[in-house]
Formats: sequence, structure tokens, C-alpha cells
Amino acid sequence: MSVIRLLVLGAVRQHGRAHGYQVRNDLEYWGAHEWSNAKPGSIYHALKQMAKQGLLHAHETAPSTAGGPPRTEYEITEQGTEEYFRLLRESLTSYDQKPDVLSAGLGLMVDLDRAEALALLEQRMRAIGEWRRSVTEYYTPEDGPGRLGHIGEIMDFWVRSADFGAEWTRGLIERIRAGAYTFAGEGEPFVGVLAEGEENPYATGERHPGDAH
Amino acid sequence: MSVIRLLVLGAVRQHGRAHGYQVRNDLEYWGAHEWSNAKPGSIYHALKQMAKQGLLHAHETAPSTAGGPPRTEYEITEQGTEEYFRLLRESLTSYDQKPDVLSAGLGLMVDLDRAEALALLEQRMRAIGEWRRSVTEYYTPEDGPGRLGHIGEIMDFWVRSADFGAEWTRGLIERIRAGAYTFAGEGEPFVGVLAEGEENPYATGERHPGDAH
DNA sequence: CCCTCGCTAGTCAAAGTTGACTACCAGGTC
DNA sequence: GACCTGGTAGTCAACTTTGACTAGCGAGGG
Repeated sequence: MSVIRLLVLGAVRQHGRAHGYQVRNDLEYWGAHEWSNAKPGSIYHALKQMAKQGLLHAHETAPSTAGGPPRTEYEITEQGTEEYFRLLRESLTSYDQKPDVLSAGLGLMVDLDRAEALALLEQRMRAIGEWRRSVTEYYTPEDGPGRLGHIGEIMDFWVRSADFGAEWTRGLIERIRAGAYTFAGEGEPFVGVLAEGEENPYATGERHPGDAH
Repeated sequence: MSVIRLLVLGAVRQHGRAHGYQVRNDLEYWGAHEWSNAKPGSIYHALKQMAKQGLLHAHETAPSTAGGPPRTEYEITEQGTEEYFRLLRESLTSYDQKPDVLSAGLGLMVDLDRAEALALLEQRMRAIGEWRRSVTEYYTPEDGPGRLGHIGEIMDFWVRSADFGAEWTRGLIERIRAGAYTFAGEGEPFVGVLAEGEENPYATGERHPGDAH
């Protein structure tokens, strides 16, 4: 499950036709550089790779109007659209502890219709529950917890994280069920990408304290 | 910050002298294959790379007693020990949202003394607080939250995750302060690695439901 | 006594990630 | 009019990660 691929496919799809730098800006607008590994190198690599695999179609265009090297524009193919929705559905249902996947799914969930988003999130709840059950069973030594010593803290941390994830998901489900946000097929969609030339209110390279360096 | 490096250094250090397969088994014993990218390829790669960089010293040994190809044993160098403690301290103090780093730190924190572990975790609390403050300031549009539409859910998720992380850390600090676990210099350490030939009670390739595939 | 199974111990090519670097142009400035 | 800054658009080499593959040995079944 590559978060970059999901994000890049989502960005290209919303634009219809986009070049690398636009995608890069969208991801920054979404804050993706903060919670995922969305860096220039990864983005351009993903575009090229997915073009090679037929998920995107590359158009070589004339050198840009505003300086810089000639740029390549990409369009999503039918195969790419299928892959996009596959990744998006997976990001919302699977519980894999790495929060970047879920974040990407949240940013793009409105490309689904409301009913499906709800169904996927319900499925997520079940997945978390099953994960929790299997892990607590599996890692509890016969002579009770505590037997693991400080290693047990790791498990405690996972399990409580899973509980937190479930609780948060439940809240999200309620908000969506109560009518929050605009999903596919519900009129004017939320504008999630930057138009050509629009400035990004959140774009700075600023670091936050506590960031790992 | 490479989790693999931290884990591998920690495992080699506890053994005194270890070959790749032993390290691999320790990481499985710690459950690291569940919450980090500890796979054979990564482990062997990290060993080789760190040997090249002088963090480990490699001994070529005779073909093993129990079949298989000739194996290489590694010992940690002084430089490697420094790097190990640097990574370990960083894993406990820095807040980077990816839970694998913290998990590794938890598994290895008893290599520090109790006072230092507590100080580092207090530092972690402060880092989470600063991170939270800077992010909520920075990403709150002038016309109030909600302005971000569903994209705001991503931020809500991060911020609440940070709160959860802080709360959990506080609990851990209390347990440690109350005398839980055995830290460096406090007598018989907890046995965190498998002796040669000891079987691993948690070793199966079993998948858990909800795992991403 | 042969054959398969599973464990030990690891390799390798392909893919992905990182961080630093390039080149070009516009606009201000000394 | 030379220079410097900042934005646009992207490349590249070095490194890391992934998942599938290899090869040897012992135990046990037939």
C-alpha cells in the first residue's frame, strides 16, 4: 500500500490533467508533507512509474510559460482510476497502524458516495476489533500479562492505540451520518486542489518543534 | 531516524556477538515484524551497511554447525554504541507520529538508567505539547475551523492522536516512577533476547485479521 | 535407503525514498 | 546594468526496502 500512489492518483484525477509541480503543490496544500513522505523525488518518481505501468498517460508539452524546464502533463487512465479506488477503499478499511494511510484516505474519501464511505468505515471498525482480539489473545502469556516485562508496554501501546483509532472512527462515522461534508454526487464538491496560479495559504517550508530531523 | 538500525544495534549489543539470523529472531520475539518493517532483507542490509560504516565489526566464521550457508557474526563497536544511544534517546523524545519509532524505544529503554528514561519521556511530553500548539495555530484559518471542509478531519485526527500519545506517555512515566521494570544498573536485567537454541514462543508467520496485505 | 518437509541462513533484483542539486526566468535593488 | 532573491519545474545518485528466491542439513515417513 503506497500512500504516495494514492495521493498522486487522487491529485491528478481531481485536476483532470496535471503536471508534477501541480501535484506537488496540492499535496502541500493538503498538508501531506507533514504526515507522509510526499517529497519532490517521491512524487515525480511515482508519476513516472505509474505512467510506465499504464495507470497514467503522459503528455509531453511545450516548455512552460513561466520559466523552468519543459514539463510533462499527466492524465489518469481507466486502469488508473480502478487502482485509485482500490487504494482509496483499502486506505479507509484496513487497519495498519501507520496513520499516513488513513490521513490520505480521509482527504480523498469524498470521491466516494456517502453510503460507501460509511460502509467502509464500519468495515474499518470491525477490522480494528478483530485485530485487537487476535493480538491480545496471541500475545498474552499463560501466566498472565506482566510476564513480558517492559516489552509488554509495546503491546499496551498498540492496543490502546487501536482503541483510540476505533473511538475516533466512531466519531467520524457519526459526523458523516449527520450530514457533514459533501460527497460524490451531492452537488458542488469541496475544492480540494489549487487552480493554476492560486496561491497556497499553507505553503511554507516551516518546521514544527518536535519534528524528527 | 531508521528504526531498523536502532533495533539491530540494540539486538547485537545485548548478545555481545550475533549473526543475522539471531538478530532476526530477536526482532520477531519482540514482535517487531508486526509494528515495524523488520524483514530479512532490511535486517541483513542494515548489518552490512553499519559494518561498512564502522558501527559494527564483522567476523567471518566457519560454516555453521546446523546447516545453511557460512554466517557472519557482528559485534558492536564503540562508535556503534554511541550511535545506538543517540538513536535510542531520540526515539523516546522526538514526536514523529510514526509509532514504530516509539515502540522500538520502549523495547530498548531499559538500556538507560531509570532517571534518564524518565527525563527523556518528560522531554517527549514537552515535544508533543509544542508540536500540538504550533500545528493548531498554523492550520487554523482566520475564519475558524470547518473552513477546511473534510480536510479538517485529517488535522483533527493528528491532534487527537497527539493528545492520546501524551496521555499514554504520562501513564508510562507514572508506572516507571512507581518502580516498574528493571533499568540499567538495577541488578538482573530482563532477558530480552533469545539464547542460542531457545525456541521463540511468539514465532509464527501468522497474519492477523485487518493487517494490510 | 530415498524423499520430502521444514528449519537455518542468507542473497538478489526491482522498486521506492531521500536530500541535494540544476536551470531558467522575473522582479527588485544598489 | 550587474546582481541577488525567490519561484517554477524537475533530475540525480546514493541509499533503503521489498518480496521472492536459493541452498544445505536433519528428521521422519514409507
